[in-house]
Amino acid sequence: MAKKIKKVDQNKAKKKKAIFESAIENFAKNGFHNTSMSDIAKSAGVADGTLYLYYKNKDDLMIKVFNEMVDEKLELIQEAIKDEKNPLEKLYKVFEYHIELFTNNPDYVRFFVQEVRQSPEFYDRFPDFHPINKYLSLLEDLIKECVDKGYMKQIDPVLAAKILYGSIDFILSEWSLRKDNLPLKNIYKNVIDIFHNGMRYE
Amino acid sequence: MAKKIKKVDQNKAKKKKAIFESAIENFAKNGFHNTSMSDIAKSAGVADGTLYLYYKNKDDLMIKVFNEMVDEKLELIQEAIKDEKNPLEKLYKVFEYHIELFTNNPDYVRFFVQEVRQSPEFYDRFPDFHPINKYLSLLEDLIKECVDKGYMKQIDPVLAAKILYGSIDFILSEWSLRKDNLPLKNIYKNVIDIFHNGMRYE
Amino acid sequence: MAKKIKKVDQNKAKKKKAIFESAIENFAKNGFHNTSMSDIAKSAGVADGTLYLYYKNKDDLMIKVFNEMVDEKLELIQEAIKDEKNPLEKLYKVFEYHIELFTNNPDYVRFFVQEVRQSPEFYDRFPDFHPINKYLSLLEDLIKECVDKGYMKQIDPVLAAKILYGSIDFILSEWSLRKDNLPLKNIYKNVIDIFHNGMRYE
Amino acid sequence: MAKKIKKVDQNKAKKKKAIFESAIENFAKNGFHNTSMSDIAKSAGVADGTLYLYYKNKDDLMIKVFNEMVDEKLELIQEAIKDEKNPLEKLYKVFEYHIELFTNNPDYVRFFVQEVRQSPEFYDRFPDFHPINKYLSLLEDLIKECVDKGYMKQIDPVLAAKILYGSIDFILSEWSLRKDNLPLKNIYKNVIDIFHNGMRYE
DNA sequence: GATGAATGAGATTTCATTCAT
DNA sequence: TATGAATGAAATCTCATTCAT
Repeated sequence: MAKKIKKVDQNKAKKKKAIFESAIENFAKNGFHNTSMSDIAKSAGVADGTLYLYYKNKDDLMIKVFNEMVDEKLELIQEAIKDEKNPLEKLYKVFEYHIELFTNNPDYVRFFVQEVRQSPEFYDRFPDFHPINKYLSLLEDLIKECVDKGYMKQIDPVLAAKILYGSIDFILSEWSLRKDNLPLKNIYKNVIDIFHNGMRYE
Repeated sequence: MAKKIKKVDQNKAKKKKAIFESAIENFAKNGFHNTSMSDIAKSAGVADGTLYLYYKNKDDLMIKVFNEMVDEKLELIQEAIKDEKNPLEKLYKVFEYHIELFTNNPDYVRFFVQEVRQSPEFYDRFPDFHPINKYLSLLEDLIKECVDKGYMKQIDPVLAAKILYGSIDFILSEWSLRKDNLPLKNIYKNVIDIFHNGMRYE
Repeated sequence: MAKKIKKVDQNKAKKKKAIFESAIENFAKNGFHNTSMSDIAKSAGVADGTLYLYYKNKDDLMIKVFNEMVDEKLELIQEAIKDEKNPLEKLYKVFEYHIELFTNNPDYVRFFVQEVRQSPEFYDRFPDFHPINKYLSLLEDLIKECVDKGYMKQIDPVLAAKILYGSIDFILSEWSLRKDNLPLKNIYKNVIDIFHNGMRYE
Repeated sequence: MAKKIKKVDQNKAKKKKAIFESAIENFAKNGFHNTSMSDIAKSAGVADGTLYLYYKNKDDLMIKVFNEMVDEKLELIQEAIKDEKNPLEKLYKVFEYHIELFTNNPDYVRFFVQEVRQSPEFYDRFPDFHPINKYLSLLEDLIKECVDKGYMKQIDPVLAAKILYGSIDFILSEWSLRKDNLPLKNIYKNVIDIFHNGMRYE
């Protein structure tokens, strides 16, 4: 009996996972508006109607998939930096890990950088949809710690976080969309150097 | 006779201009997918079918409008910096002007930051659509000059340009979408300071 | 063993009853087309599939429920008039009871007056669905008796029954749909007076 | 030039008329919910999308068609009775004409009697949709005049109008749906007799 | 060239019904 | 028997594009 229930639940979980991944893949490849629910269903190997058993509608599907993906990645990042004590090293590790994660999942990059910037109307309709905010908060906290502990000079953590995020995000985006041949894996060192030591000639 | 032809041509030019501006305005306000050809035609005061006399289809209209808009803004920027000799000052003026332009045209920001990031599939279909590239080239050239003339240390201009662009772009995007209350007008000084002097405690 | 079977049968009967009542309630409140099988199943506390163990399909469920409801009400009416000997009084009591029943179950009125009028195509498909006929027959019989026994002049009972039914039905419908503030409870006296004594000035 | 414009307008008018009549026919035959926009489009010989050039949506189509039909018929009725001075005769002529009109257009009867009784939710959404009210008003006014001028005894015109309307409506409905073989054309005399002189034995 | 009515493919979503468990 | 996840047909509606005038 217990076995039976388990099987059904396994099936449900498998199906949800399939939908989740098909959604990411399709949104990533073609964008939200050029991806139809039918496309996702077909990729996931389920009927169109099945999508609506798991998600209320297309918006809901997109938001849930997005949020879940971000949460998943953030957890990995936080796990990866939890043993590092030095806040500066922590900050740099975040980048290193961020880049590494996306390098290994190019679809995620595309999805992330394309769909995260939705229309104002979208933000108006879904005020809770601010997945980047969590990431920005993480950066802000680390920067604040760096400043407080004397690793950085007095700078506005909110602004600095945006600068850091914007840089990495754009680099990843270009890498993904234009198939840049930048050696992405080692790029974070250059980024860090520019931010930390500035560009000025000494 | 010659006069008549001229008048007709003037009319044509006027009509094309009207379509162009209506398209920008509508795309900017509502995004590509939430703007119908009918919307644009109505704004421009022409019939739906008329759009197709000047542009092959909706994609074509969008790309041409986008590219032309970028060219126009870039020209303004280049005009604004042409008297400055110091490449570093030039670079910073680019930012100042960039921010100023978008501050005065918030709709443009949205259009630019939302629509510029198309799907890979879109780039495959329209390989000529790289409006940002021109801007990045400008930055790269200036950075290279800075390096060459000893204003900056040896850094990769391509990477540095992306970092600068990504930072500003994201800040503008956040400002526009989330109605940030950052004092945008003076922000460029902080950005420049971070990049130029680094974040490290001295 | 016998006991066990009985219990199962009791369960079955209970379940069928639950479905029946949930169906009425839902159809009455929201109409046939705005009630889904799922709605009914949920109200009845059974699974969607269970409905199909007791009814062939949605149409079948509706027709059976409708017919049974009418039969139930008719039985109540017949019970209420069975001690009355005077056919005229009997006729008037039918009305009184009819109005009273619906006044106490406004949802039923809506169901009755809305759904009872089906499309010709529906009647073609389900020739057995003539719930009103039974009611009309009752009226016709009473009118005939009135005529035969000299309580009424020579009129066509079929026509007269339709006139009486149509009047009451429309008044109830208006009362229900437009939330008329007609004092429904006492209205039947006026109706009877008009029919019995006519409208002419004497 | 004038001819040209006329032709286009003629075409539009013809198309609108075709949609109007197809809508009535389909609604009449199958009811609102069992008629799809595609059905109507097909009957009218136009594309699905064309319906939306003339009507905002399915509800709008139904309401506009209904109201227009009622207005048209009411105008005919008012034209037909305008020379009659005696209010009682006027009232009876209304019935005569009402029956005659619908006898000649059985589809109209079905549409009228089926769709007029919509769900309460429908009335809530479209408070302006009370096509019957106009007809009821006409009856009320005539009855009031009859009472005032001594042709009828003191009765409530609102109630009396509903009784008269409900009777005729139901008779027509039965005639239409069940293909009654009642001699519809002369029936109004019997109806009038019952109402005017009552049913009682004298 | 200019028009705008007409088209019809395609998108989202619902829901009666089935069937493996 | 009972379940309820899954199905997929069908409905409404939008809109880029065409073409007769």
